[in-house]
Parts: sequence; C-alpha cells; structure tokens
Amino acid sequence: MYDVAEQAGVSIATVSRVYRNPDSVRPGTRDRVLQAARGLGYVPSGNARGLASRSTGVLGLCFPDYADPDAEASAESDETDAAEMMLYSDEIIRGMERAARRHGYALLIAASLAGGPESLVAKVAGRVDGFAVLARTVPTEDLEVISRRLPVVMLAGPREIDHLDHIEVDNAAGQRELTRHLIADHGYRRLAFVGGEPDSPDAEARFRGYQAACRESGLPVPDQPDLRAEMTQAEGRRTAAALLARGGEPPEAVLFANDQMAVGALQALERRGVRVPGDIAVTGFDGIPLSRLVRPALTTVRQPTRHLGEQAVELLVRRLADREREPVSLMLPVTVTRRASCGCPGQD
Amino acid sequence: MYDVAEQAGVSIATVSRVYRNPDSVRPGTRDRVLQAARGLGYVPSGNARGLASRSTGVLGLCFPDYADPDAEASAESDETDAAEMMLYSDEIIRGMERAARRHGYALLIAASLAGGPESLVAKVAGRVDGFAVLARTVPTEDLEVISRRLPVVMLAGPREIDHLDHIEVDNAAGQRELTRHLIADHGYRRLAFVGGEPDSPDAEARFRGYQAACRESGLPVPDQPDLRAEMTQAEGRRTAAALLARGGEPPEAVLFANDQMAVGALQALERRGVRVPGDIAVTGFDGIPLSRLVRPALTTVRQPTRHLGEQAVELLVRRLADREREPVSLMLPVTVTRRASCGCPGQD
DNA sequence: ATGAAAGCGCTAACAA
DNA sequence: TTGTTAGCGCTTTCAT
Repeated sequence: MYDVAEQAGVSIATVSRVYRNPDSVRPGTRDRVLQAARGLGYVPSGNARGLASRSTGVLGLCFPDYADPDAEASAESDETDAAEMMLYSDEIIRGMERAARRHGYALLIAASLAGGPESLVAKVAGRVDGFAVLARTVPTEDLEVISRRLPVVMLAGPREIDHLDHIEVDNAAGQRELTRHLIADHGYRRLAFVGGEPDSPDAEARFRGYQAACRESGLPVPDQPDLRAEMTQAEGRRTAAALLARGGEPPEAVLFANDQMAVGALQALERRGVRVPGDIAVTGFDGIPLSRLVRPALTTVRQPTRHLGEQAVELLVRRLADREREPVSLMLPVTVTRRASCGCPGQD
Repeated sequence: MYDVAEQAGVSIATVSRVYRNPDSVRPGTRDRVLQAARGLGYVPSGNARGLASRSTGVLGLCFPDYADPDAEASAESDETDAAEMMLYSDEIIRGMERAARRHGYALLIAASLAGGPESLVAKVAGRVDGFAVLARTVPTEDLEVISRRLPVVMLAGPREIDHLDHIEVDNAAGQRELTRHLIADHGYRRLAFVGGEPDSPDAEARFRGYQAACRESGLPVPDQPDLRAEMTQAEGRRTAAALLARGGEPPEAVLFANDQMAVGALQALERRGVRVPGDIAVTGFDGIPLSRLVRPALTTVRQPTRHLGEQAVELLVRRLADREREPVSLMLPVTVTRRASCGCPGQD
C-alpha cells in the first residue's frame, strides 16, 4: 500500500479510500491509484483491513464431517453414499452462500470434529464476523466461550445454549403428518419405522412424530423404531432386506428416517421383486432432489434446507446490527410431498 | 489477549505460545492461561494472527453463480434445476474442503461474477493464502494482478494465464470414447449431439470429441451440434422434444453435453412413450450421482470432480511450499460409465 | 521457560 | 479532497 501510494503520488489514506469508498476520491487521483495498484500487483490485505476495522466481511459455517478426510476413496459405492449424505450440508452451504453474498459477505466453511484450542472451529471463529453451527459439530463448551465474543446461530438441533439464536426444523410435525396420511388416507395399519442412531436429534424427533400419529390413530405405539441404522443408502438397502427377512407378516408401509435410506430401500426392494407401493409403501424424509427422480418417486417430507441456510445468515446479519436483541428461536415448517411411493397417484 | 495474560500472570508472548505451540510452555502455566482465556471468553483474532504471521491458514474457491441470489425462489422446478446444476460446484467444494482440512486449512468460498476493486474476488484474494478459480468466473485481468501476489490455480477450463497452475478434465477424449462405443459396440449410425452454449469450453471440447469419433468411424462429421441449449434439465426436456419433432428419421442415439440435460430428456421421452434405449439411446456427461439413479440408468462419462477439488488444494499447498516451481498443468482423465440408457446391460 | 519490544498493513479520526 | 497519526491484536526475534 505504501508503494502504491508513493507511485501514485498520494498518501496511504487515499489509497485506502480508493478501495473503501471510491467516490470520496477525485476520479483523476483514483485512476492514478488504481493504475499504480495494477502495476504493482497490489492486493489489499484482508487481515490488516479486518484488524483495523474490527470486522471481516466473512460469515462462517461449521458442518459435520461425514467423510473421513484421511480415508482414501475406497469403493465407489462408499464414495457415492458419502456424497448423498452430504447433500444436506451442501444445500445449507448453498443457501448461506447466496444469502451471504446478497449481504456482501463471503462464506468460510469447515467440517469440524475435534474441539480444543487448535481446532478448526477456533480458526473459523477468529476469522469471521459470526457463524452458524450445524447441530453436534462443535463441543458445547467451545461454543459457550466463542459465543460470548461473536454471534453464533445453532442450526437444526436442540438449542444447547440458550442465549444463542437458533433455527430448527419441525421434524416431529412433519413425520406425524406423513404418518397420519399413510394411516388415514391410505388405510395402512401395519407400519414399520426405520430410525437413525439414537444420538441424532432429527431422527429421534421424527420417531416421536411417528409415535404421535400412531397414538392419535389408535394404533399400537412402539417405544423404539423397528430398526435403527446409519442414515445411508447402503444401510437403507440392508434394513429393507432385514425387514423382509423378519418373520411374520411384512409391513404395508415402511417409513424411513431420511431419503437416503428410503432410496436404498427402493433399490433393494426392486431387486427382490417387491413392488412399491403395490406390495409395500415406502417413505423418506428430507426431500432431497433425488427423491423426485427415483422410480417410484419418493413420498417424503420436504425440509426447507435452503431456507435454513438463508435464515441463518439473516439472523447473523441482524444480530451483527444489534447485539442486544433478544435471542430468537425459529421453527421452520416442513411440508409433506406426496408422490408415488406411498400409493398416491404418480405426478412426477 | 492482554487481559488473558494479566489474569494468568504471564506476558502476552506466553499466551501466544499456548495457542501456537503448547508444548513450549510449562503445563502449569499453560493451564492457567487456558483457564483465564475460558473465563474471559477469549477468541484469538485470526486477523491479527494473519497480519503478524503473513499467512491465513485459509484457501479459497471462486465458483460461478448459477442462481441469481436476488431472484426470489420462483417455480419449484427452476429451483431444482439450479440445484442440479450446482452439483458440480458442490462436489468441487467438498473435494477442496476435505483436502484443505487434511492440510489444516479452512475453505473460503464465494460465487463471483463481477470484477473490479470491490468485488468478492478481491475480498477472497485478500483473505486467503491461495485460491482456486473455476473457469469463467473471474475476469482475467483481475487474476493477472492477483496471481502476482498469491498462488492461483485455474480449474476446468482453458489456462488463460500461463504462469498459473492449471487443472483440466479431458472432455474431448471422454466424449470421443463414448461416441466410439455407441458407434462401434452398438452399431448406431444416426447420432445426434445436443451441445451447450458456444461459450462453454467444456461443452465445446465434448463436441470436438464427438466430431473426432464420427470422423474416425467414417460417419459424416457435423460442424455444429444438432442443437444447443443451456445445460439444464428443463432444456434437456425441451431439446428432446425438439429432436423428436424434427422431420425425417429420428436419431438412434442422442448424446447430451451433460447429465442434467440427459436426465431431462429421459423424462420427456418417457412421457411421450419413447423407450430408452429401445427406441433411442441416450447418454450424458459428468457422472453426477443422479445419473445412476434415474431409470434407465444413464450411460455417461464420469468426471473426477472430487479429485479436481483435491488436486487443486494439492497444487496450492505445493506452490505455497515453493513459489519457484514450474507451473503445472494437469489433465485429469475421465471414464466412460456404461449403463442401461445406451443399450448396455443394466447393472444398476 | 518466559518477557520485552518491534512491527505486520490497514482504517478512522482528526487536521489541513 | 487529501494527509497525518495512532492503534487494531497478534507473532517473532532477541534477551533473560
């Protein structure tokens, strides 16, 4: 910057102005500065800028690390499965990036696992004006400390820390409504629910919605999912097979805790000659793009994933503008999307 | 930091050491510092750190802005189409994030269009140690200037600036091999190629591969694609219909310049009762996850998208280690994936 | 193992 | 409109 100033015959303050507020500099001067900068290959240091102005113009996102970065890409199917799984984060990233850009921010992303002083979280926290955290990605104690210094919004999970802004998705209501549809509109009575690992708040909330619908319809209320699994396509295939292999009458409808599993199940069932929805109805949860494209198209509950990301940015921006606001907690509604796999008329 | 130092009864240098090199501080001291930091909600400033150490620990990516962030989400189909289109960037983001994390870097992303002093590119450039640029996202002149100061790697397009590292994908060879397969192995002779806009280097390279295969097989060599379109599902549906509506004998096989269009075409053809591959064979390009899941499964050319991102990081890291290396230009190979839509035995 | 002090490259307040 | 100057919060020698 000093070089640029010298070569343009101005002071560093003027150089600064050219970049920060071009209109406050006379056009002639501005052009000289820009030209000098070009000639010298000058790139303003974001660090120095941030340090002096106490803001970075960057928002952050910490999301879970599904794929072990150290593991070499193994079988193709694994690769793909991991890819499917990440769609969720991808959409949030997209939503945030778009909204951030609209507000003039860039987005810093890091999939984090470990906590502690040298963690990626710490790095992110130190480099952004505020950031969003997907549930269960950052140790609560770290967040506790960090959120004292800068805005943090928790996404898609329990709030954990009560002075934080927080957005969640109404998983229970969605699963409940979908289940009700299956029972009341299609008349299915033998249902099965395939859940996720017990430590997934989303999957658990969905199961509670399932329970509620059973209760309200006078069906027996299970206290555990029929099966639990990692929420991947591979596991979907496996659990579908397991359900079939189970003795007794097969279920009329199987509800999976997410779309990935449901899609895997569709494949497994097709391979075994089981017709969907003729023999067994299948439903998912999430509304990923894939759900529309598999055959039969998957009945599911559509998450407002993109909105999640966008709202996260909105909350951050608002809090940046006013640190004293009351903490907000949003519950985003979901919508049941009826397609062919539950027995509804195919409508693509 | 001063507060932490004071409260822990040490100097700021020691606080710094605790975070940068914990082992160089006596455990007792270290604990006091950490405790004080926790109590005060201390978050090290990435800016100050970067300024003092002249490095940020962040790598960047500029990718194209498919969806206008200001446009409100319109029809769902549009939304979805944009979503499909972004899969490509998503995979690169993922690949980069993983590789970056492996090297201890975080990833700063920004979809950029405009150039100039206040552009997002400039912001990114000022906040990272090096970054990757997807073809046609940043004005060449900006890159010219920026790349004098920090490592830049160009992805998936022409190299544009010859002192830059550069990675591209062998589009021509892939399309050529796929076309050869259709002609030589399946015996199709009436082919049609649906290209992208003329300013897409990828689509153009694919068309050249198509031409080459035609030439080598003694078929007439078209000098333009049969149709051109934006590379979206909607356009795929439209062009498929247009091809059918065209007078004369319909083609035996239609090659689309990417998977999105091919998937759209599959839908349009199914709706019209045209059997794929029975009546018409269809192929795509890219190998997105969807291609495997549509029915019939799509024959395509798989891009090493994830690798693109990973390699980008590797090149950046290497150049960061040695700024004097010769510029590298990688050509990543692609692989033809034969599935049902071209007439090969279905294999999921 | 710890401390002291000199910047890192910029912004912002104030002057001119 | 432009220049001067005092930090922003850290890292990094060099001492101790």
